[in-house]
Amino acid sequence: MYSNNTYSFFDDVFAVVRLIPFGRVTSYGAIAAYLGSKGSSRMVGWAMNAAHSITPRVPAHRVVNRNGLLTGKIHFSTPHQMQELLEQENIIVFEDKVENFKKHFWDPSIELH
DNA sequence: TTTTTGACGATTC
DNA sequence: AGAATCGCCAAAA
Repeated sequence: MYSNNTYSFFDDVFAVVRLIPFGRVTSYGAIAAYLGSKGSSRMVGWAMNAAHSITPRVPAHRVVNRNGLLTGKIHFSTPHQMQELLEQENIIVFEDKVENFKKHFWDPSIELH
């Protein structure tokens, strides 16, 4: 995903996150693995930190850790906004954890080519 | 250029 | 079982 020499890993991350369907979630590690660098899951999280200030908007609330835990909630405008956004997509969150995580899980390396 | 940083994940204690 | 530690690596300082 590049058009000039300003290519960055973040751009790939943003592109993938935008492909996450409504009502589905994925994990940092799954995105990193899909992008070919499995060990860069932390970078995916960091990309989300920068995702606030870019357009088109990135549905960062659909990315949780591999246990379905909303570890990134503190980085939203309010700590519970992430949960609210997920609940708007019919995803149940209990104690910062996505219920039925496996059912909502969207794996880019499976769903995408 | 070198060092620090982490919205992770796996391993070890 | 739960907490601490280790490996990972691109971007920012």
